[in-house]
Amino acid sequence: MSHTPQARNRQAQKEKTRQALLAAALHHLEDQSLSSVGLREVTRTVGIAPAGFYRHFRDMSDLGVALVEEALGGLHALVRDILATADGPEQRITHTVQLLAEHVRDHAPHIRFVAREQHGGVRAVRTAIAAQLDLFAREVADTLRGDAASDGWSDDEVRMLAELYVDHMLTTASAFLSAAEGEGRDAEEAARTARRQLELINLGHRHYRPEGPTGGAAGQAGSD
Amino acid sequence: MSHTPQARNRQAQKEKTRQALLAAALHHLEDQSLSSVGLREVTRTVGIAPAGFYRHFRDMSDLGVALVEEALGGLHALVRDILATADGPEQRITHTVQLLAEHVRDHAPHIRFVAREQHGGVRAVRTAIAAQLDLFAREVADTLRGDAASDGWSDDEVRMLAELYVDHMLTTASAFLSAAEGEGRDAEEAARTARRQLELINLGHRHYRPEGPTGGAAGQAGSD
DNA sequence: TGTACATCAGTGAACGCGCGTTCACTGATGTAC
DNA sequence: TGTACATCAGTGAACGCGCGTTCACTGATGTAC
Repeated sequence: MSHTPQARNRQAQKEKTRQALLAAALHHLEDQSLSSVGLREVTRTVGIAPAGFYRHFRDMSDLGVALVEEALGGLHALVRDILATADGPEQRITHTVQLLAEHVRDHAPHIRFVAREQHGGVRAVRTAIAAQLDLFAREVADTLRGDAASDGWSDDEVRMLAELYVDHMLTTASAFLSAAEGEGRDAEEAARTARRQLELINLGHRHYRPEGPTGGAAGQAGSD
Repeated sequence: MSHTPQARNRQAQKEKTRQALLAAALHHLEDQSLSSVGLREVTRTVGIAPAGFYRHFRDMSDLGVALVEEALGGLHALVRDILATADGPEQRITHTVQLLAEHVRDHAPHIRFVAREQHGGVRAVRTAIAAQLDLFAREVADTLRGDAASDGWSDDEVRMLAELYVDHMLTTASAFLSAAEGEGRDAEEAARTARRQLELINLGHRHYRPEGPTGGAAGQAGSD
């Protein structure tokens, strides 16, 4: 292992090292939070000198932000998949929970990172996660707006429901993680709980009486 | 400031120092996570020598567990208060969100600590928080079981609804914290969103069709 | 009330250690001619 | 194709620093008689 492992194009080699740094950090993040994972710990795992780190990231917080992109950027596709499912509401819920369980199983370290750092000690990372979750909520809201059950709902109301779904998705992902770690209940129980909660929320969606687009104190009397 | 600040009973003085250590730790936890708050940092704030720490806690993780007790132990009273409210569902929701907002305002550092360490890097603390939240869910479930809308619900179903409420409480508390920090929306918007979500969940509660106490594949056809 | 002894919260010095950051460097890759 | 020069990812040594933990200690508080 001399200066450069193989003769190859510089940009590709640099990218490879960068990916290795991200992977090593993610590995250490499985049982520590970002603010206690050390730069030297990461470079040691990758097998480069500590100073080499600075060719790729300003500091660990910078790396953390990159990791958020990696963890949540690719999840937009999953969310769209879920939303695009047009079977009955029953199948849709089953499908959603199934996809989420698989995603958590296949990307546990990324999801754990997001769950941990969402309220973690590094502001830049918290902000990056909040921005991504806001995007998810927007996408969900855009879909919900087209739903028959949302007729007459104000933007705020659609938005609050979208957030309820996104928050529920996070809580469920977190339950799957605990299950995978042997803490808490097992994955099948977590899935059943999540499905029932989604069913209940869907019923809430169908029966909720919107206050009207002005969001004022007008509505609230109805014809149920 | 010689050996002992004032002549007083030994046990009381020790307890006072212990409280000071907890308070100092909580202070530093406002913008760091537990695993990066140092023992020396805490003793320096209190004004005792680092070695003195060990007269009170085995290590920072031990202190963290004590802090969980402090943060969530006293919240059981609040939860009971909320559940005991017997006005209409409308007032009950308003009251709940109001109490929660006040609690978060008055105990922001404790709540932030719990939100942060719920998925944080210190297992003992995560476990302690999970145990407390489980207790909350039990209490909520016990109350829900007596609710007319829960007739025919299995224990599992009551439990899943209780968890939905507890998780929602945490999410809402977290939104109030963000509001207090100037991140995210302001407290009034957060309260409005939380109220609407609770309203929607209550509607879901009223219209949810239980699968029956066996939790099997039997039920599911109904008389709506 | 007074004396002798036990307890133990807090001291302060010392330890070895790993940290993040800086710096001038090296040598393979890339480019211009 | 060959030569001269530029680029820049990664090196390795050095730095000052604050960390957690240990230890024998001190002296005020508490207790027994």
